[in-house]
Amino acid sequence: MKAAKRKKLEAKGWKVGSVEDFLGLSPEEVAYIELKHSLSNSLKERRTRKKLSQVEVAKIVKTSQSRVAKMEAGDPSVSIDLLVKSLLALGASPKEVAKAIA
Amino acid sequence: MKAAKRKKLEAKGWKVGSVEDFLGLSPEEVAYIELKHSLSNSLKERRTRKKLSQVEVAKIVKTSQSRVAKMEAGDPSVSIDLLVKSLLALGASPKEVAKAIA
DNA sequence: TGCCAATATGTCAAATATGACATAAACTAC
DNA sequence: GTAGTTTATGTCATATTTGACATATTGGCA
Repeated sequence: MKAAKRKKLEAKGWKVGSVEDFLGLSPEEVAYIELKHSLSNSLKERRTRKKLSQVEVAKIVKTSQSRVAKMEAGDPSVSIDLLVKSLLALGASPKEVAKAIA
Repeated sequence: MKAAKRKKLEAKGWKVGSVEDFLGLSPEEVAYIELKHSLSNSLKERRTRKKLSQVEVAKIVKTSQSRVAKMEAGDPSVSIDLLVKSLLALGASPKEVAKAIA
């Protein structure tokens, strides 16, 4: 990887070394990423199923469209907390959140 | 509730009005609290099952004993993020995290 | 009782997440 | 094409979370 690209990715919050050497990720790092990815997908699925725009979801969740986009993209700047709160705000039950994770 | 007690609780991060009027909590607030409580319990159970002290868990999770205590107590200052990361660090799989939530 | 390990509580500076905003890019329909 | 809508990306001041520390409280046990 070229230094410039690495720098750009690191600026975005990714741990470049560990992503590049994917097989070298600790099991819990992998698990954390997977878990977050599952929640992101679940959120996007819920939104599209309801035929809502990101702007509409942002209103419901009391955040901004850009943050909704980042949530769905699994951006490293968004926490599991926010993903879970958003799912709940969209009407998901804890059981459904659990289902999304597993 | 006396003003002094209310103030103390609010200083700790609790929304006093909504806790006091428990039945008036929005469903998603209730769900969020339940979910967090489930994770707290799961964490404590894992720790005690392994016969670890909070200090030992703190080492594993790379945090402090006081934060572990707060996690187990479901303190409002701890995020779902930290609870999940801690569970994963203690060897839980995403599936097991999901089971804890549901 | 006193001693010791474990757990709980309070505080705070530093780290991280957040909403908001601007703006860019992608998509549709005309 | 281009006008309108949706989604993505970048940035930043503010808010929240964090680890660490001190200290208090609890729970045995000799």
